[in-house]
Amino acid sequence: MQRDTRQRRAIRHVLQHFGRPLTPEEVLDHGQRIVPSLGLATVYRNLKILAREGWLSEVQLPGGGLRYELADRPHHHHFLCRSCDQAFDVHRCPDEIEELAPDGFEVDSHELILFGRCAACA
Amino acid sequence: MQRDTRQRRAIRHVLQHFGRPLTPEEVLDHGQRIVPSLGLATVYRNLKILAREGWLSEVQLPGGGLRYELADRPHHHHFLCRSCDQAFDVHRCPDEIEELAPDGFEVDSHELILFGRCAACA
DNA sequence: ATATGTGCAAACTCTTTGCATGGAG
DNA sequence: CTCCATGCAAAGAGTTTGCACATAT
Repeated sequence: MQRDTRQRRAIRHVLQHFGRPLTPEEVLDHGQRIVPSLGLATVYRNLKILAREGWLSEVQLPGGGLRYELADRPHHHHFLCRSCDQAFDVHRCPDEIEELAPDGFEVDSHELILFGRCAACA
Repeated sequence: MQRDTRQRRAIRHVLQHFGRPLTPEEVLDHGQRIVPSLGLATVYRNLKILAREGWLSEVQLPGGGLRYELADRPHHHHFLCRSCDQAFDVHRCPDEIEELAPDGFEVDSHELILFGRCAACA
């Protein structure tokens, strides 16, 4: 059974507050403003738990580890800023995308990532 | 100045032989069939050098480190098999893709990844 | 002969795990 | 009062670097 701790509340709050995929490091930084003693291992454990429960989804963008975002969002893709390394949502998607695979390949999902400079860095 | 060593020749051979993005580990495994003493650090160093020279390009697929493929290929994307973790080329690309970013975002490139089971694993 | 390349091992970074303590129920 | 959760520190995985020796030119 899931307990409602200050740490877990802070982690959930951070992910709800930012509407974009966050790295564990980002969650830690912002979570520590709410619960200063928050530890990195706790962040990793809770992100995994919340993802397993279906409350978060794992986003695998290039260049390292997983990022996490709220799972209740409609289908979308991501923009990754080369300057600040923040990820943003892109809410449009070309629909014929999964038809592109070679014959004999079964596609079950897809990811589309745009690279460049975000509005703040441009 | 670049020297032509057995190790570097083996690494180049492996990348030319397989027509798909390879992980350093894959390059090591196949390279050791040519030069058994080949070490992992040498593979990493040479992949970086060959990429810096423009002979290879770095492919950042989800789920860990960089993969490498020959740089002289035309624009394409990738299929990542969930079963064997091998990456394959997808030679078609929806063209309006970079128009999808929100206003104020400058897109300089994009990556499109299809996930599923490859022809051999399906 | 000279300087780049190699192989090993140690260092680093990111993530996970073990264990004693803390706190929700 | 019980157990799950936390924080720390140690352990793992993947990648990079320092150094002495090997080797291409």
